[in-house]
Amino acid sequence: MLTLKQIEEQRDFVVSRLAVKHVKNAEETVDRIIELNRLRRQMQAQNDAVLCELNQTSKSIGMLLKNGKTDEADEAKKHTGELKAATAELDRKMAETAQQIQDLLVTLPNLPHISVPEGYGAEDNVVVRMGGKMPELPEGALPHWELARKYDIIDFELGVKLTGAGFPVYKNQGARLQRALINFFLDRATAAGYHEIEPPVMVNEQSGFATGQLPDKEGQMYHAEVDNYYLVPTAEVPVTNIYRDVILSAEDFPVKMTAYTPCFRREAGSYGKDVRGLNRLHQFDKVEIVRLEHPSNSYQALDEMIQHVESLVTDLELPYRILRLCGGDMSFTSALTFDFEVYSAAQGKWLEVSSVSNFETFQANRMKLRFKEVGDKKTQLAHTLNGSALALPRIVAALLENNQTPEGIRIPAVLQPYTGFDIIR
RNA sequence: GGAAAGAUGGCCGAGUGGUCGAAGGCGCACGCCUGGAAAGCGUGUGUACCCCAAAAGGGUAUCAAGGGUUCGAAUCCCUUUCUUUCCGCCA
Repeated sequence: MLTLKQIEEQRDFVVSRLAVKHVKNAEETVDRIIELNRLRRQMQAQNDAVLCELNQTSKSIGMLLKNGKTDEADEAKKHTGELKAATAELDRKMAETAQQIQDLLVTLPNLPHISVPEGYGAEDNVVVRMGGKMPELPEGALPHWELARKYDIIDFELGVKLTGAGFPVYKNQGARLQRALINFFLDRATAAGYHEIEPPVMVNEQSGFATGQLPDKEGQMYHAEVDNYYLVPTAEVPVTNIYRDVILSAEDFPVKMTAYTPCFRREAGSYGKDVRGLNRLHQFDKVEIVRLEHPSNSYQALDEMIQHVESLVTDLELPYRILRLCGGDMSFTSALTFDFEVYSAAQGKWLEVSSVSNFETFQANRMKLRFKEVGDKKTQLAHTLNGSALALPRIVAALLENNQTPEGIRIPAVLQPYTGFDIIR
């Protein structure tokens, strides 16, 4: 959520940055917010004055009664009746105005960083760099969903029986590969200084709001309605929310956390060949890295996170590219996002395996995550960042396809200590 | 799921209708004292919003959350959430 302070103090800047994300009616919304907040301010000043008089009158009534001056007390009581009516009306209007402001505020996405390129969709993203070697596949190379069946390592149909489409069952060496990847990613993250967390995989409404999934992506999360809990779409939600309503000291930075969780996404509206096999699932495994940073250091931190993710795909020997997302393709909450894609040779396309973002104060404002400079009394909003390091399914898809040989599927050297085998056959 | 007791500042803890503008303690910060430190003494110590150009200063709210009673609520009433203990169930 953008702050009222920024909207008021940098109105033109806010409007022009929102245009990069192609926000509809941004200028009208911003101006309406500014006007409503001006009204709210006025009303509060009035109401505070009324309450002040009410408090003083009540106190004097106490004194009058103590001194037996009942008549004067009754007179004063009449006056408080008027004051109470006035404050009730102001309270009502203020609550209404505050709600209007809030309703408008949550429709505005984060401002894109100055380096975010213009654009409307995926085709306008900018390739920052590429790495790894493109594989040369043998004759008759198969897509991963056929390899999965051939080696009996992932069973999509069985998942349909147990749950539904998009809930695959990993079996045998496939199950072991999942566990290996999770451990490999967690070990690498902790080696890089991230503290390991195992969070709940269901969160309450407040947590969903704080990181920006609610109300914007209401329909994308599985909702356990009886208890009003949501299945996490990413570990980002519970892990970042650890610091909801927390005031840190500047010397607490950086806060670095990592977590493995299964992730649950309804993916309403997805269909077609993009959802084949592991390309898009309702449940998948992911290791996430999350950082809380001092605003002066958050872009340095973003670079470090990108380097971390890059080292993972490099060590997995996968061909990859890094994209700087354009305004139109960025998420609601992000100020700057880099996507990692690995090349899926048998499908002949790039698959997104990681998204690394700086949210600046957008999430922090929603969750009231603040800090103080040492020796300073003022609180400021912290910056939050997160990135996948990494999401498993598409990594697995690429590993299976790119490493297929007539003898079986070769496991990258770095994973072998984790899998306990060097080939899937 | 049933029963009971609870929820007060960073922490402990007092407070059953008006001097609560929340006692006292711990912690923390600063100062005094000291050769230095400890102890001791003194002062200060939450958050949010509003007024003020700013600072100083002032106002309002905040005792789990929301609503109610009252001129006045941490205190009384209602609802919700959570915690603890006992019972039940249980990986």
